[in-house]
Amino acid sequence: MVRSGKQEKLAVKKGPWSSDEDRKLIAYIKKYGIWNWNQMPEFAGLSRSGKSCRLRWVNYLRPDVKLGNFTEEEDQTIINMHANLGSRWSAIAKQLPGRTDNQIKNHWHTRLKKRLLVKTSVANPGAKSQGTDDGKSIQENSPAGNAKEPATDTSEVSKLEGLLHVENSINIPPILSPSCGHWDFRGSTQENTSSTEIIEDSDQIFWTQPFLMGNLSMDSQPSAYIQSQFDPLIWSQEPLSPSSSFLDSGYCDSILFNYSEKDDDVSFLERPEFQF
DNA sequence: AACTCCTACAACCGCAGAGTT
DNA sequence: TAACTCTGCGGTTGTAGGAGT
Repeated sequence: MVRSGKQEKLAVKKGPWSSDEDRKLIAYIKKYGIWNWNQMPEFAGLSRSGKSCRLRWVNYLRPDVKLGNFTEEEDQTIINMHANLGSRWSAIAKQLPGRTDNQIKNHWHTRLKKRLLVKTSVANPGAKSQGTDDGKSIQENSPAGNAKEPATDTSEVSKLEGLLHVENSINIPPILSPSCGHWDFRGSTQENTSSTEIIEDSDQIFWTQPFLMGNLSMDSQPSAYIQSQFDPLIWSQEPLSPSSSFLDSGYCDSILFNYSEKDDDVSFLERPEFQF
């Protein structure tokens, strides 16, 4: 594809996102949807790479992202699915509405793997707990252990994990659709939605992206279902070329205003007046 | 109080695959 | 079919903050 050679790279900012950057990204996406991650930062007034914007949105700002501690049930699901699928985090994330692959990956590496290893050593007292990347357990069992240079015998880890392959598992629904974390615009969060409901819903709505708006730029015809979720005015807007700054929009101003009120809390976006 | 160590998680990087021309 | 862009994925790194000494 021949794309506009608009890849001139301004100084791209890296590192943690500021609340101001978050506000800009949220406001822009709420207004125009997702149409092109690479060009979006420029229109949104962000000195970030498209990749960075996407990551920030997908892993943190997206309204259906569930922040906070993992439940025991979620932990079990991750453990079970990891035993079956390995480190296919995106596939695992599809079974955990509201959780992102990045969250799950981090959670696995920082907590679940350790928990598994502890359980294993309890169940198999003979098994040495070396060969983990768990600095703490290494130290506990080997005073000379160096947490900064954890053992990296992943095959040993895999063996141990295999031991735990779970027979009492909760049911793992089949992966029926790539509808990871679709955004329920009707206002209810996925926390209130069972896996079954999600799968059924996914079959109907077919989308694979949390933001349908982005598909507009691909000449896709919105389904009746999707259309019913949006204000026709929004649908009729041209998402590709925001001719004026989004900051001129009263709509976005109100988003920014409310966001300021709440500092980093974006939960206000769930309020009815901010639903499309 | 000051320092070091450790944990948890946000963010980055490189790569692969899909889509478009 | 080649060339190019965009997106998504998995591995890895950086760092803030808490715990321990």
